[in-house]
Amino acid sequence: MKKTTIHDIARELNITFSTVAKALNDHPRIAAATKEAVREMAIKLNYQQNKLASSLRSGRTGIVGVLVPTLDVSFFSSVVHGIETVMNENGYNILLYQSKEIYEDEIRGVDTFLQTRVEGIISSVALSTKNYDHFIDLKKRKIPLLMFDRTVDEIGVPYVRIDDYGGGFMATEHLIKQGCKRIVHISTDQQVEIFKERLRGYKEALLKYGLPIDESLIFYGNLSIELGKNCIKKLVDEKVDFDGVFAFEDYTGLGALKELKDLKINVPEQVKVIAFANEAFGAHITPSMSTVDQQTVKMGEEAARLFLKLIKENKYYENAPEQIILDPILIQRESSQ
Amino acid sequence: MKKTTIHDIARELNITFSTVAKALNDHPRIAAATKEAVREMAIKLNYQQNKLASSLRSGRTGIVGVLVPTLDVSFFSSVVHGIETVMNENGYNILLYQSKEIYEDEIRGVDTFLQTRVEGIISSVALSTKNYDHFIDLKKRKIPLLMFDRTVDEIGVPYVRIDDYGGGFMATEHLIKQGCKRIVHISTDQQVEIFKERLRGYKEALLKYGLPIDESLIFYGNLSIELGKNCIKKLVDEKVDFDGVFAFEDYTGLGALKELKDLKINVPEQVKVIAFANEAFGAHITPSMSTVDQQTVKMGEEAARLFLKLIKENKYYENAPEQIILDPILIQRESSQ
DNA sequence: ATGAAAGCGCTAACAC
DNA sequence: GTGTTAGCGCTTTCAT
Repeated sequence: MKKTTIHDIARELNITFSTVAKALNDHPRIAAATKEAVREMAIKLNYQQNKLASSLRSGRTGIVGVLVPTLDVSFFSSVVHGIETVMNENGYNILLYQSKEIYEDEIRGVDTFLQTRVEGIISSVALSTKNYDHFIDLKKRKIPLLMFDRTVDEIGVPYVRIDDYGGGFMATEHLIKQGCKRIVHISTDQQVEIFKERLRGYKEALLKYGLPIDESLIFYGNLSIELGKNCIKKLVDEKVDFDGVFAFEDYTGLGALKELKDLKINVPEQVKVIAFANEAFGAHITPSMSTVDQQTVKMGEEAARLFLKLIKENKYYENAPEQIILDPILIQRESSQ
Repeated sequence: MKKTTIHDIARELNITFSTVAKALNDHPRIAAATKEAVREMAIKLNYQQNKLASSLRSGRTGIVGVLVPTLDVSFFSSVVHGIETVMNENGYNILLYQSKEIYEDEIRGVDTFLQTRVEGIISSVALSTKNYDHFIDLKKRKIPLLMFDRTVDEIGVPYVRIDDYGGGFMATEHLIKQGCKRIVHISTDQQVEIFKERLRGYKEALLKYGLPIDESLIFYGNLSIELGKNCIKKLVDEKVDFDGVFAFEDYTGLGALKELKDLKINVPEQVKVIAFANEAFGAHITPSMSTVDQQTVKMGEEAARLFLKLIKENKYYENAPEQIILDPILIQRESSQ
């Protein structure tokens, strides 16, 4: 069963294939009756336009490559959800590639997109990537590239992320306003910009409210529930005085919360806790955990919208790269009130 | 800056483009030296093969369409993660489409895939879909279709899902073994096979252990936290006696848990609760919620592997549709112990 | 071992 | 309002 082409439709109707093509594309100079007949026959013959041929000829594929570390982290899948939704509304389709946080796979993804002739790429960079030539190369080839969340200034392309500094500041300020004087910050030793920014926000908030920056209250480890637990254990073991905890992300905050509960330290009465990310579980645990929301779906939607706006103007790289910084949202729950 | 083609490489090397094409495709009858020269020149000129042209000519795109209700639910994003991982390892790329649970969008997705000439489609059907002609049509066109999780027997294609009946049985049996005699089941009125199967498992378990099937203990509503709350409210309002709750999915189970807590009914002492899906929050709430794990990433990987196996044999629809039924895993937590 | 030539299914400029 | 024609950049068969 060969697939139906415009030639098949043309033969059935005794017209030429080029008339069929124009009719299907709603060309103005084709008679209404012809269009009608062509459309009917197209349906009758189960015609489906061959986008490969159309794209090859026209130079437009209507495909955008989305390159993310993994879909198995709700942050990324939510962003991709937002991207696909907006792109789809605007007639674009998404080719998906996961880098698995591996530099070489990221390069492979970019190459695949190039070969597929995507009209642009939306990406968040892998943690292991230190060299950005594959992204800079896209810019040289004039392929629109837009980054989100894990952005890299050196690449010099438009991007969308949240204000991690502001989020860190906001979280810390919230604890201070709730009366905390000795606030612990649990961070990470991974060299990722966004986590450093949260730390910077923490420090600035302390400064602004005249509280000392006490390095013995700042911890660095690997993102995990265990990290949160261990930090609390250590603080209590060493009889360090503290009345607030700002964890750099939710799982670490959860660990802190669990350990405090195990040690019968009341939250929020004795120690107030806030984290970062607004993962699904935070609203449902006891006590519910305060956090900072990253507007993940909106980040994807905004990324798609900015991308569409810029390619429509047809001068993607001609102006200084536009950047959207989304506001983090303070989510106040039981753990900090 | 026009893109480099095999003609450009041919011109530089004073050979014909057809030799270049063969060299790049590692054709056996091309001299090693020629291949080497062609490859060098390809790199020098930043050549990237145009897959549109290649696909148009060869009839192979190397693209598989993945059609899911949404990526904003961890179940689906995990499965897609598994699918992409295995497909990528085997040289295929993923075109992504979200149906948003809307029948019309599902049809649009299938049409898009058809036009893009995907080599097959992996899909989970939208809740609002009642007519499956768009899927059956794929079969008629001999486009490989593989379904996962929300499968429909009427379509008659290979699929991967978990044993929802077994999972429902397992969950109910667990409550019975924990001493429950009057077990509520909260289900849905949506006509989805997997949910009916969980209900069937519930009933069979009751039968096996000599417990009566009491229709006043079975509820039907729309998947939501509210559904769980309302059912508990109603049971208590009407003074119905019950000591166990098996919710058909985690959010409904969470609602039940919350309402029981609000009504000061102790879990698990007075009422034991188990749900289904193993969403991330279940392990971290208080009490932690027992549930049934669906092996989401594995489901995606198995779906991809089965798909690849079947298309390799080149007789996708010639045998009775192969089916893989994964085993559900009972996750015992505080809410049912 | 390389080249010549046809054609995948469409778009788009140009004729009539 | 419809038809003719020339490709888009490849794969693939056949010839040399």
